[in-house]
Amino acid sequence: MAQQLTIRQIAELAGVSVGTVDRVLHNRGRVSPEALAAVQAVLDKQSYKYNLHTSAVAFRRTGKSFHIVISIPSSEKGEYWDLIRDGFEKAFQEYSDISIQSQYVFFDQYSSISCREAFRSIESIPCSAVILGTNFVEETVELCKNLDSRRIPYVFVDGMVSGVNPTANFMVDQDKCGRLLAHLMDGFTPSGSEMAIFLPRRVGAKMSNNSTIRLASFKKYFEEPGRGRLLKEVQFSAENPEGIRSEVSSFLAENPLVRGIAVVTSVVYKVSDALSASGIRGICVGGFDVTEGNARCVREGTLEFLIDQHPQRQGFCAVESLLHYLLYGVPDPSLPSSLPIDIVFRENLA
Amino acid sequence: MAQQLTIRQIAELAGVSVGTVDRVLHNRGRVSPEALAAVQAVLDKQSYKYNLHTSAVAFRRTGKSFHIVISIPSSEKGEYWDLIRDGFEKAFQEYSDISIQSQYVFFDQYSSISCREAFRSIESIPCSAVILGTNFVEETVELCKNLDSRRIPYVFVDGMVSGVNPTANFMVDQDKCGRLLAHLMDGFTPSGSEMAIFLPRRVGAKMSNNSTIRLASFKKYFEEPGRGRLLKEVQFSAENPEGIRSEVSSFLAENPLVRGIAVVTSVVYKVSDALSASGIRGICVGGFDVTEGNARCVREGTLEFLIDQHPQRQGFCAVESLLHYLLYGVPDPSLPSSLPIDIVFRENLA
DNA sequence: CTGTTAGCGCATTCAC
DNA sequence: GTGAATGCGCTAACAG
Repeated sequence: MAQQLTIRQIAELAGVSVGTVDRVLHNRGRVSPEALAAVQAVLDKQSYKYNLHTSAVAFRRTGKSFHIVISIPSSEKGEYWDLIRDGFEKAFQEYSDISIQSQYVFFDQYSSISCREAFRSIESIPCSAVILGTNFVEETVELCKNLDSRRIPYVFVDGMVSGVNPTANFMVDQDKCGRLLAHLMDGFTPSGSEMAIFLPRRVGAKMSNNSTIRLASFKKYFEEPGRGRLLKEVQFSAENPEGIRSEVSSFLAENPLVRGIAVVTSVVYKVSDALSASGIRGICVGGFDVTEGNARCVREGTLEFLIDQHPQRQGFCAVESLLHYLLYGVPDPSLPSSLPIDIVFRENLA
Repeated sequence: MAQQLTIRQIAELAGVSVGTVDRVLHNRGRVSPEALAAVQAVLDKQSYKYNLHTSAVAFRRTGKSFHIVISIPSSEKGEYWDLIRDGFEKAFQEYSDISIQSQYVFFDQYSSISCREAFRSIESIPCSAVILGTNFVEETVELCKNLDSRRIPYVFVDGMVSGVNPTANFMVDQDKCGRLLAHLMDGFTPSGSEMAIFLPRRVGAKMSNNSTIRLASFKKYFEEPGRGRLLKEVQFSAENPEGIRSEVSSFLAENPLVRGIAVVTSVVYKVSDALSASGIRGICVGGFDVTEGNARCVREGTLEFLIDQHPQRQGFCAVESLLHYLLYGVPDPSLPSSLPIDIVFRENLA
């Protein structure tokens, strides 16, 4: 294992001072072509890895501080977006040597109007960087254009939006998520039975970006030759428990061959609760995200499995990547943008 | 979020110097009762968290270096123990400010004699700390007694052995692993069918500690009321492919109702390969660890799923915990000894 | 342009 | 027993 290069070692090898190396590494300019070539020659031989921890220590004395604006959906404690928030805070803790002022601008994840309002307000906030939840595509594009013009870097969590240039984005592959849901549901339900996919009905808003992708790849799985499984798409109102209960039980009464219900969002526990409240058993339910409600249902055995998207890690990596960018001008190449997908059953619930 | 306390801040709050705070934090003694009380009072109000990264930087100038002896089974590239090794090396890289000399002493994971030999040789190696793979209980106990008498700290990876006192151990819950295997196999095979559990036959050696636990909890799952599934336990010789092939195909010919084969070890790909070589389809195979061979079978679709034990993370945490102990005298309390269990299907294979 | 230097959190040494 | 001083990788200001 090659020992890590230090900035002083580079300086000695290149025959220059640490100050010069620092200027080269940070592209601060004011370096002669010869010095630059000498340093580059050393860096070509052995790559230098930035050390965010020691940089942070040194950075403290400058007194400079970063203002990071974070705009994500508001959510209850223990829910998906709150877990992403946990990740942010954990990173702020770990890099507390860097003075960071964080400002949250929440919006309603079911209302594009609320998101637009939030994003609009960000356009007039002077800040060092922005972290965005990519729930609404058009609104995100609009804000990013503004940020680009102000030369403010931004990273995405939970998704990606094309046509804009975040310095990084952290998410799980939604296509694979949908397919995995299908695979697991397919395995856990009897081969002759029918399958239902439940979609939360939204008033005056289209489905979220991620849900759309998941739904599409879920359906695609069952359209493949040899699957031979009847799929029923059902809308349900996620608002009040009684509404769900009657919708679920009447659906199952009308479709007695259905043995599995897949939900492409994290409100899946509401379906599980509706089933157990109605005394219905033997239906395999699967969905997304280890939220408090979902975890409870898995523990109770009314929810078979969850697909998890590492929300804390998404949040942590977003901050880490942003700090790397703010300090060095490039996002950390060693951070993976596509995070692994977790599967959670009763036995491996944390 | 409370800002991290620095050692200087503690000193100011307690009205002493940083040197005194350092002596208190590290239990180096030579501190007056009054000074100790003052520092303790500050620490009671707000807890101090050691910063391994900055400590490492400061530590570099002392010139001191640690000698860590690592004794684990030898393994091919990409196999389970090699992935644990990856974790070690990644940690050495991350904490490369600390001068560490690592020395590997490999043994054959199927031979207690080889393990005994390796562990015996460690008894005469002067070193700062030891990391052990706990494949063989008695041999581990014997070595640990020697290390205790020499006051050399040690941590375990992949398991725990009772009766000795490692400063830390990193593993996944084997009981839950076995149960999870049962749960997944149960779900993925038709309800009327029979289930087989395949055990690698070992000449002159009993099953490994972990396999024994997994097997027991696997069987326990199916003994629970209401399962109603016939379980067949089969020994197979993991040595040569042809042997397995004939064993597998003759077993399935004799037991046509079997639709699932569970393997409690990472040699599961050999069973998958035997099945596909024999042209047998429609049997659900599940097993352990994302090794190269296993990953290939999952990709090919001949192996349904794998249960993963985060080998890299086990290795990384082991080193991190050990360094924390060597520097501060206590293992890092924030490191989890029981790691989460991962489930890997085709769709979420890295 | 460049080298020098101060200082960040931290560990350690060494006069007092 | 204690605090001041030194130096680790690193940043940034500053003097030449």
